[in-house]
Amino acid sequence: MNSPRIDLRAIIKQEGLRYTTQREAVWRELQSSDSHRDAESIYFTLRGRGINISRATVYRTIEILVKYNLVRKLDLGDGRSRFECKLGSGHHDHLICTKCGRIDEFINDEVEELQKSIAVENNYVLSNHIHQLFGLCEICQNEED
Amino acid sequence: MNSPRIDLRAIIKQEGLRYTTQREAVWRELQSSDSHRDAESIYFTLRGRGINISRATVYRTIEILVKYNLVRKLDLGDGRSRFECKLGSGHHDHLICTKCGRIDEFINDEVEELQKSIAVENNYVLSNHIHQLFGLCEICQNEED
DNA sequence: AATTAGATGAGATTCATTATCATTATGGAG
DNA sequence: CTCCATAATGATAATGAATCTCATCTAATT
Repeated sequence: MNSPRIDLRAIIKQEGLRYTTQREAVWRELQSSDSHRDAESIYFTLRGRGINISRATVYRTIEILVKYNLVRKLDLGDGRSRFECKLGSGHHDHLICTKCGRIDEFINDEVEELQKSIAVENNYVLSNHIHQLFGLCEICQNEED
Repeated sequence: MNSPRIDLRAIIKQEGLRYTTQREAVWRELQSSDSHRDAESIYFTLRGRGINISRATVYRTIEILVKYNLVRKLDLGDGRSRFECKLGSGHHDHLICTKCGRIDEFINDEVEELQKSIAVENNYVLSNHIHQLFGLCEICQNEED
């Protein structure tokens, strides 16, 4: 439940990079909020908060966070990448409502095991996977149109 | 194994659409070849074959084929959509080699059942899913770099 | 063959993301 | 604390896939 404390500054510096207010801000923004954020939303939120940052830096920072495994990049198939902080939640996949865009998370160990079997059967060495279920969430099922 | 014959002309006309050489060409191209084609590749192949067609028409035709369930659209997460003819193969998901781009197909009924359970548990009514396993194929595992 | 509405082609447009490059600022050295 | 090399940033141009626009063309019915 409680996230392990991550000292971004330490990681950043250990890698010979510089700890900037922009990097700190993006990381903080991704840690707060309900996750599943796109770059534009992070950009506008930070700007609206008076932080001086550019779109380019948002993308560049996210790239670093993904590289150091602090953030997961999601492709929901709508052209915009989403990002979620990996702290506080183990591996999971997603249920996506095709109507309202709601995103729920699920974990299923059996599926994870089957994926491994499938990889073995096909002589693949897996590095990662995408597993997303699309449909209508409970709320949207009960609405008319 | 043997694909059911699909008379695109009949489907097209039944829908009040017009059967054009461009639509026929795109459909033929998707039926031949190893599938998993992107729009640009279809465009260039047809052009190289002397068929007069534009990118816009390639996209428009594929959209129709997807709509009438003749073609499946794949999102491999690299920004380019791929398309595969649905004839001759039932539902399947994909194994993708992150090194050489090879795409293999797999079917796993247990996973399909688990997906249904996950949907029920989360009160979703599923419409479709994306399930892709990324890793190194057998050939790429045995190469040095 | 005439007709008309659907289809096409060329190019403009959009949108997310990446690249460019001059300017700024981090953080170690002195 | 100041200097300084150079990493990082910001503004904007560029890219690439996909879509839109609209004048022109053509399928297919009359």
